[in-house]
Amino acid sequence: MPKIDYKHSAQQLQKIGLKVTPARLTLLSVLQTHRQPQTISDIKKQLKKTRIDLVTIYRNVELFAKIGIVKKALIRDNEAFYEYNSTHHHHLVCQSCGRIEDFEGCNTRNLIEKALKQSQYFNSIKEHSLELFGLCKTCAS
Amino acid sequence: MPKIDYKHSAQQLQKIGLKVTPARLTLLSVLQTHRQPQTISDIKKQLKKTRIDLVTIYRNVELFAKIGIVKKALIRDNEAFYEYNSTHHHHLVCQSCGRIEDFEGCNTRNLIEKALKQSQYFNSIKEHSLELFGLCKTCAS
DNA sequence: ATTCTTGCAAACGTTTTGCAGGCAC
DNA sequence: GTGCCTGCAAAACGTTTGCAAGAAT
Repeated sequence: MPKIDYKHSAQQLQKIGLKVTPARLTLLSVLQTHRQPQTISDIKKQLKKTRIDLVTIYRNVELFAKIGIVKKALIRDNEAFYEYNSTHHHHLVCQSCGRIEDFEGCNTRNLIEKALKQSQYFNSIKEHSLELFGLCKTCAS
Repeated sequence: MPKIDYKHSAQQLQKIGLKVTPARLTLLSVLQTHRQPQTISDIKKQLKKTRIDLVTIYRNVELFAKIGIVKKALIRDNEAFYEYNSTHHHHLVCQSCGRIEDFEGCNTRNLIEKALKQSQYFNSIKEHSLELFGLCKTCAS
């Protein structure tokens, strides 16, 4: 569990020109604590005790994503996953229970260069999504 | 434009034990013609002239995906993309206009091995999704 | 004749929008 | 005080389900 640094979050918001509100600080703390990709309803569950509305979560998390504080992960085709944007990494995802594990140190540079060399319509790539799907050990046995 | 071989599609369906219906043959022809990942509503547009219901498209395309005739692609977090399952490849996706280009010959074997070596919870991977996002030349200029 | 498939209507879950009141600055 | 944020209500959107009629085998 990483420590929550509200002061840092507040500064981060101020720097961007966003108002520092309780909802935003709470949201950032949730995203920082659970460093795994979470759906909006995952986040909502953790905010049961608060008065923070679902719509406020949607608006702010999407805002954070636009700014880059948060990253979207393409894990399912019917629900958005958001995670705090720390070091670049990808995920292993269990197709049965949904468990997500990070993996780092993946080098996609060569791959992307190769793709661009082949490409007719693109000459640069800004982001990429790489997700590995399988069964986790528990579900496999 | 690949030629549509209805006879082959019919045989494909029969082999699996699915009934050969006009809706299914038409759907397969749409998927085979446009070999790019398409949303359900993309497909629906191409079937405007027919009496094929949206629900029939959902049910059959999902069925095809389960069987493996069709593959899902994780291109957006709010809509499913389906494409005819031919050779293994990935996509370059324009973040502005949505244009999709295929790229082949990507070797992810090492990458996946590396991920599994690191992993605590997984010892095999069945599928993976790799999508590259950027601006196509038209949108970039 | 039997079973599977379809279309229609309705429900469902996620996400977006409009608006008035409230809070940060 | 001004402008941005929030909560509430309602709508929009993609997708799924139930059911009766129809088509494929």
